[in-house]
Order: sequence, then structure tokens, then C-alpha cells
Amino acid sequence: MEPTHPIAQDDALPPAATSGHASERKVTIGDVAARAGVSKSAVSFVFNGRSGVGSDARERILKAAHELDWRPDARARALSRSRAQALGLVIRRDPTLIGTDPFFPQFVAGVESYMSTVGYALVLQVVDGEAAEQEAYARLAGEARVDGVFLTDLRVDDDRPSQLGALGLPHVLLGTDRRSDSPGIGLDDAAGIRRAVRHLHALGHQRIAHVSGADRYVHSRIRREAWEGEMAALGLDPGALVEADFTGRAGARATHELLDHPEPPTAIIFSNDIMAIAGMSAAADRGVRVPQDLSVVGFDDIPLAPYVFPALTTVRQDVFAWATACARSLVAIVEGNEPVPVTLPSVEFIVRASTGPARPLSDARQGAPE
Amino acid sequence: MEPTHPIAQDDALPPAATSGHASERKVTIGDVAARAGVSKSAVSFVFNGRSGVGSDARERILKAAHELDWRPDARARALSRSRAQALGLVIRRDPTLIGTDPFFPQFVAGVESYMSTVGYALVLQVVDGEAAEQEAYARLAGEARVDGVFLTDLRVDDDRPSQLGALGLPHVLLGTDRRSDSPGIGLDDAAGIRRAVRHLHALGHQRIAHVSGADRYVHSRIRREAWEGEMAALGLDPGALVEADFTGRAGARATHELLDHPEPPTAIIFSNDIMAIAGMSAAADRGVRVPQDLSVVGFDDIPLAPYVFPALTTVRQDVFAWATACARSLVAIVEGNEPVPVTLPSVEFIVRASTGPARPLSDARQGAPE
DNA sequence: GTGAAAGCGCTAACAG
DNA sequence: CTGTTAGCGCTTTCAC
Repeated sequence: MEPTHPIAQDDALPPAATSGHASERKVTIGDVAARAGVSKSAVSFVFNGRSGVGSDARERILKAAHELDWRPDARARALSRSRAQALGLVIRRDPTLIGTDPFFPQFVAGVESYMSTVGYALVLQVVDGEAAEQEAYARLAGEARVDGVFLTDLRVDDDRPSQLGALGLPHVLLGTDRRSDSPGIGLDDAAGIRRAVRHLHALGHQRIAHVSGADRYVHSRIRREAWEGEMAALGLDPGALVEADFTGRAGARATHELLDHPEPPTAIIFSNDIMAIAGMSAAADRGVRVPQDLSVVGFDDIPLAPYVFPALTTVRQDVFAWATACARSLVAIVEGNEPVPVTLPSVEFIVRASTGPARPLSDARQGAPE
Repeated sequence: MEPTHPIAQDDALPPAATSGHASERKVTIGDVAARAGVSKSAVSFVFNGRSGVGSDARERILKAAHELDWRPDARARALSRSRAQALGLVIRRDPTLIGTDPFFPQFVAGVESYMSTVGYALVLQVVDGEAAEQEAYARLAGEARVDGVFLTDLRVDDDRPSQLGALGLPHVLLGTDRRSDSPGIGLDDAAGIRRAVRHLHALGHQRIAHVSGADRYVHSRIRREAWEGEMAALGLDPGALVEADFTGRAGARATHELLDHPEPPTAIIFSNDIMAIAGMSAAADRGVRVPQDLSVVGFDDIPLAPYVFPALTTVRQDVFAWATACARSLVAIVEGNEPVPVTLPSVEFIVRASTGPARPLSDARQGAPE
């Protein structure tokens, strides 16, 4: 409070400021330095955690900064360090459909929770097509708005990793792409699906169908392949497969298609909860009871999953932890540090009421309430 | 391609760069100016849409910039114009619960869709408490990361508007607060609820209950008051009210509570779809059939709403358009322009299968399947 | 119309 | 260990 250093202050005031009446001028590092009676670099050093400032000086600096309520201006910092201290996430999705996705908000929350602890900002962009997406990355890179980006919704033979490479934009992949040598962090989707298949098998199900997402997405494909693989491993006949697109509409349609079959499945594993819930409704619509006539498994464990009727058996991934790991990893990359090895929690399989024992094959025809 | 101008290029190279081997140097406005044979300010003028550059020069500049694939560096721009060209959105929500909310992704998409057309970036922050929220705003403002913010989840007697005012952070309110003179843009929630009440009344319902969100939120309260008001306007007895919190869990609990009543409601209006869906499941759990024994109305029209069983009657708001309007408005504010008057599409009332005629009062006891 | 020059607020060499 | 100095890349007066 009292021990201000007026002399030093006057010294540091830029000549220009003495003219006007300096009431509303933004407080800068110079003001802090002056008030603490040190040089600007001393202040800078303290705020960047570098050594080379005596503890008494450091003390005064911190105090002065606090009294002045000063924080380093992110823009100036970004310019002089040639680093934006921001990471980008561009989401390519039909804007009207974006509300469908339980993944996105959780991912954002997870990423942000780590980033804010290290002073990074998250820059978000929503685009709705190939061209717009490319332009978005080009701009983020060209304008140097961000230091790196997260790449989501990985596709099979995705060429975005190499495009990002060409732009010189550091990135992490949400998922893994063997083709690319970009670092990728993925959850073990396959394990969840395998557990679902085994669970149903243990309940006596033989005809286990799968409703997948679009096969061009890596995560859709992984889930589908896991289902196929586990069916084979258990010695079951390959089940019916319908490719859908993760929407409720497609889930309902796929379910009808499967149930129209002369030998309909006794269980369906959906590639996400939305489709699974829509599928249960489709079943209910035609008098097929879940789980008596048909067992249903979802994927994601959306917040609504326990509160639909019957409560949905599903696979839960810890998206938040995943996102945190991605953020940690990307920050390490852009700062040129050793990437920290990540250990992700494994997926959980949550058994609720939508799965039950298979009926004896003989009377497994649907639509026959007692 | 071929027409490079090595001489001009060399001219523009800062002396320092000649020492090292200048291969990967970032291209700057100087390079563009040199290549076009003009001064840096000419380039700047062209890229900022100002007059004062001859059309031939402008031509060459655009060409040079394109050939060099140059875009103004956002950081440098931000510093010299004292403007971040970015807007902030801080979401305060339990991170694990954020996936519940259909509003947030849509809002982000809408806001972004406008912002990207005017070259603004969206900076997102997710916090989980009062203190963290305040700190987030303080940082956003102090570090000058953003030029303004959107204020969501408006509360009754919210003091955040004045806090933002104190920070000198321009903002728009998502909703309206009579107390504050901050500009606010809100959808007409009340109209949707009133229509729901009238719809149910027309179907013969008399005992129409409401499951609200936490009453400290403006939007919860508006919806509750609209329900109360319309009930009164129609001459109906005040219906039962249960205050919940927008989660499935609370929706289910509230539903049980209402149905436990000796004279249970024949219809329930929930303040969001999640609670409504959970409520339908709760009803199904106890053998109450929707809509035969109980009509249910939700709010939001989440993507799943048409695909639950029975399909949910609900109120749809155009969140995307709302968000776009908010963004337009905030950009105008931070740029000191006249705020454009906004006209928002009105809410829609979507009738699906979860509402039906009320049973005659005499046998309106639940749990009595034919 | 055009170009030179002075910042924007901070960081980081580099002397002292 | 401290202070001085020169940028970071762009915008913007202000002379020419």
C-alpha cells in the first residue's frame, strides 16, 4: 500500500501519457514495473515463472500487479511469443443436427477443463461441409489464431492429417489412424462392443444384429468390426447388419428393417444410444416388447439412457477424461514438450433393463404379447 | 507460380533474416507489399476495406497476397487495433451434466455461423462454479482475449450483468432481465407454454400439472408463470407444481410425486424434454399409460423427441436463429455500431403422440389397464 | 493517393 | 541478478 515508488513511476510513464489526463488508460506491464520499482523484464520474468528475480523484488511485483489488478495482455503476449496460447476445435456437422451429439459438449468440457488450468483458450468453429472445413483450418493456421487443433470424427483414409501437416498446424487425432503418423488418442470402443456381444450371448441370444453408423467413420467401423469379430469368436453366425447414420430416424428405420426379416434378431446392438432409443420405440410401435422379445444395447450412455423405458443397457466411455488427455497431449506438442503418456479409463458396460434372456428360438417371433 | 519477384522479395527481408537461411520465414504484410510494389499501409488499407488505394495497386496487392497465401495475422491485428476480434461464451455447468443440454451445442453452432462470416472467433470456457465463473470473466476481460461475451442461464436478480459492466466487458443477455439495462435477446418461452396449456384444455384436461426447472433461472420462472397464468385465464384450478432441475432423474421423481397424489393430474407439462421423457418412463414403470391415462408435454424438441415412445408433444424454439441474432447483436455492440433490431421466429408447438383426450374425470385413476 | 514512422503491450536477447 | 533494447506483424496517423 504505502511503499509506492513515485519516482520510478514517473520514470516509466511514457512521455505521451503525461500530456493527456491519464485516468482511464489501460494498466500495462510498465505500470506494474514502475509501481514495484523494477524493470518491465523483471515483471515479465516473474509472470512467466522464470528465475532471475530476487524474492524481495518478486514480492513487490506480485503485490503491485495485484493492486493494479493487472494481467498480461493475451494479444501482446501472443504476438511477441509468436504463439496464440489457444487451441482450436472445428466441428463439421449439420448445424441443425448438432444437438444430437452427446459427445461434443462433453468433449469441449473436458478439453476446456485442462486448458484453462494452463492458460490456454479454446477456439471453436462449426462448419457444415468439406470446403468450409478446409477453409476453417486454413484460416486458423494462416491467421495464427491457434497453436494447434483437435481433429474429430476421424474418417477412414482421412486426408485431413496430411492437410494439417501441410499447413504446419500441430494436431492430435481423436481416435487412431494407422495411415497417419499424427499422434492419436482413442478410446477402446471395440472392447465395449465385445462385452455387449458376450453379455447377449450369455443371455442365450444367437441372432444378434448390429446397426452401425456410417462406415466411413473410423469409430463406426471399429464398432462394427468388433461386433463381427466377437460373433465369430463365439462361434455365432454372422448377424444382420444395417448401416445407419447415428440419427434417431435412421435407428428407427433400421430396426423396422431388421424386424421385418423372416428370422428377426433377438437382440440388436446399436452404435449409439440415440439410435437404440429410437429403435426401442420402433419396436414398441409394432408391439415388439423390449426386452422380452428383443434385447437392445446402445453406446454412449447419454444422460437420458437410465430414464427411458426400459432403461437402456449401454456402453459408457469417459469422454471427459479422454478429452482431458487430448488437451494435455496437444498442449505438450505445441509447447515442444515430451508428450505425456496417456492412460485412459477403459469403457464400462452398463447393464440396465433393455436386455434380457433370449426367448427359446421356437417362439421368438415378435409381436405376440401374452 | 513462375512470376515471382526475387528482387522485391529480397528488399523486404529484414537484415537479420539474411544471416540464417530464410527458407521457412512466415510471410508478412511486408512481403506482400514488396511483391506488389507498394507500401505496407496500402496492403493494410486494401485488407481493411478502406479507400485510398488505386484500383491497379489494389489489384496487384490482392494478387500478391493470394500468391503468397497471406492472411493478416490475427495476433498482430488484435494488438494494433486493441481488439481481439473474438467473443466469449462461458458455460457454467457441472461438466458431467453438460451432455444433457440440447441448448448449448445449437447455440454454439448458431453463434459461430454468424461470427465466422464476419471474421470473429468464438472462445469457449466451461466452468463449474460461481467463483470459477467470475474468474473466467475477469480473465477474459483482463487478458483482453475477447471483445465481449454472451451471458447465458440468466438468473433472477442476476448480478453478473453489473459485474460485467464493472469489468468493462460488453455483453448481451440470452434472455431478458428487466433489472438490468444490458441488452437482452430472448425467445418467447411463455407463448409456447400457453399453447401447451390451451392444447391440453381443448383435449378436456382440467388437472394440468407443471414440472419446472429451478426457479432461480429466468427461463424456468417464465415458463412456470406462463403455465399459472394460462391456467387462470382458462378458469382452471391452479394445478400441482413440482420444482425440479431439468435432469431426467428429477423429472422421474417429480412424476412419481405427482402420480402419488390422491387426485393425480391427467396431464403434465414439463419444462424440458429430458424431464418429460423421464417422466413418461416413470409413468410406464407404474403402469400409467401415455397418453391414455396421462398426457405429457415437453419443451425444446430435442432430436430424440419424435423417436421416443410415444413420440413427444413439445415446444420447439429456434435456438439456432436466436443464437445468430445474439451474435449479430454483440458484434454490432463491440464494433460500436447501431444494434440491429432483431426479429426472432416465434416458438412452435409440436403435437405428437404423447398428448391425447382426457379420460372422463370419474375413471381418471391411473394404473387401471383395460 | 502514397509511404514513412510511431506505436499496440509484451517477450527475450543482451549488455551492465 | 538487473535493466536496456529491439523486435513480434499489423494499423494508423501524418507528412509528402
